[in-house]
Amino acid sequence: MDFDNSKPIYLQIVDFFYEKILEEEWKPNERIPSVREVAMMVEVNPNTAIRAFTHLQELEVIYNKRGIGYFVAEDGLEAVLRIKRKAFLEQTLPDVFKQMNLLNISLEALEEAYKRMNDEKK
Amino acid sequence: MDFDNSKPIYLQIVDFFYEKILEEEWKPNERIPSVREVAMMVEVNPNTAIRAFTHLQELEVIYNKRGIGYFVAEDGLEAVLRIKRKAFLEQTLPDVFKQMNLLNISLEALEEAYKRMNDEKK
Amino acid sequence: MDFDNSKPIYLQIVDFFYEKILEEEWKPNERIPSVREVAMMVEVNPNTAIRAFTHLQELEVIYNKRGIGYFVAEDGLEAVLRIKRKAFLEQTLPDVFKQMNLLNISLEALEEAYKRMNDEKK
Amino acid sequence: MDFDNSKPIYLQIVDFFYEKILEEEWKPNERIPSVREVAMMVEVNPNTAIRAFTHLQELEVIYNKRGIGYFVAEDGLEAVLRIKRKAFLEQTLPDVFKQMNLLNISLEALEEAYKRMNDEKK
DNA sequence: GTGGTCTAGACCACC
DNA sequence: GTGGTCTAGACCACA
Repeated sequence: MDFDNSKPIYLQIVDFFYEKILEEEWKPNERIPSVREVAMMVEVNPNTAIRAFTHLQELEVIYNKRGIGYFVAEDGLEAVLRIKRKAFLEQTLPDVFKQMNLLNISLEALEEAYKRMNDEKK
Repeated sequence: MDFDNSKPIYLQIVDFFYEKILEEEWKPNERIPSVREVAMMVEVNPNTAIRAFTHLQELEVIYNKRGIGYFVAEDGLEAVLRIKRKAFLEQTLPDVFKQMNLLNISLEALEEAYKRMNDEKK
Repeated sequence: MDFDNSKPIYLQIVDFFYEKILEEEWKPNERIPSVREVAMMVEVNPNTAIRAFTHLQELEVIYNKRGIGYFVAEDGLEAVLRIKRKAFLEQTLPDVFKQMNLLNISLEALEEAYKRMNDEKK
Repeated sequence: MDFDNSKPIYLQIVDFFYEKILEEEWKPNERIPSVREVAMMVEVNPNTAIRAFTHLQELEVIYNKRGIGYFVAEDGLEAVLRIKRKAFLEQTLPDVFKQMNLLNISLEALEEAYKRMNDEKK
């Protein structure tokens, strides 16, 4: 995993977890890799990995069974959707629109970019 | 001015400058407020204001006349447009589109939000 | 049995045993359920159940007959009363009183809560 | 400061902060000692102190001004009262009452202990 | 000066 | 085996 300098590593691990859950690769009540496994997987110190786990536990996205490991919460998928949607609608979008106005970028140009990106993916 | 905890204050001041220039409130070769004035205006430590000025000078958006003050660069408006457009197209947009896919938000929903926001503004 | 995350599971099993003995459901010199039975009953790893048994044996609340099982000690009820009373008077109560002072909760409020709880039970 | 082995040190620091706020030694919007000062004061590693600060910030009891320090939240006192009262009423009290019933300790005995403690204090 | 992040490594409780 | 806590020390961004 390659990290971006713009954000703490532990938050990038959190994002990585979010993706796994949103893509339903990790399902509710399923055990997720252990702290040590994640630390090795993404090549960071276990302490850094723990921060990501703890953070997600506070947000009730995952929970812990003592001595066994971490699990996706029963309503973990919903929790993630709620958190990300909120952030997207209240922070990302207003900022994007504000910039579009300032930079004189039209809605049409944006649509075009969207379609082009989707085409490239194929 | 109220600051957002997610971003360094000096960068938020930089954004404030960008807006002034993009809205052509501050025109090329015009003098802009002094470091002290800005510091008082937005209620920050002068050191923090200086960082914003220095940052913009490095990007050649503003320049300095010793003993007189800071001025918007001859091609300051173009510089800002270039910088912001690049950031928007290469970083903001791809991220937005990725999130739309993950969160199952359609292009139509986005257009709607855009129009709603523009209506509210009026 | 549902466990509280704030306390080790084996100690919660110990508390469960204390209740059985205090309520005289398990009487002195009577055989108590086996490690395996307890483990199944409360759905934990047998190792965890063993810890509870060992802990109680060290406190001389229960004793073991090899090949037969565990039994409540002759003076098991007294032992439990002694242990719990001591803990209650020396640790629980002082802490409760300290909190009452800090939180401005009067003795009367506490009495009321006590009576309300007893009423609810009926 | 002397720590108790029954609880993580960082949570004992949290409790220490709670007391300061409840006793109104630290008032809303007032700056509290820096991470390093606290670390020295209670003789722990700064990292351990940071945990306490971070924990309290998540609970919105304190907030942070970048580069300046931590401050008691505007409604920090209320937040603490809410948190502690809730814990006391929902966890401590039921447990205390349950033990009183099991140990055959009467309400009168408790009142007596309360008065005795208050007398000793004088 | 402030706090924030990260690493390395140790020790422990628990399952 | 699991996670949780703590220390020591480094480096960095920010005000």
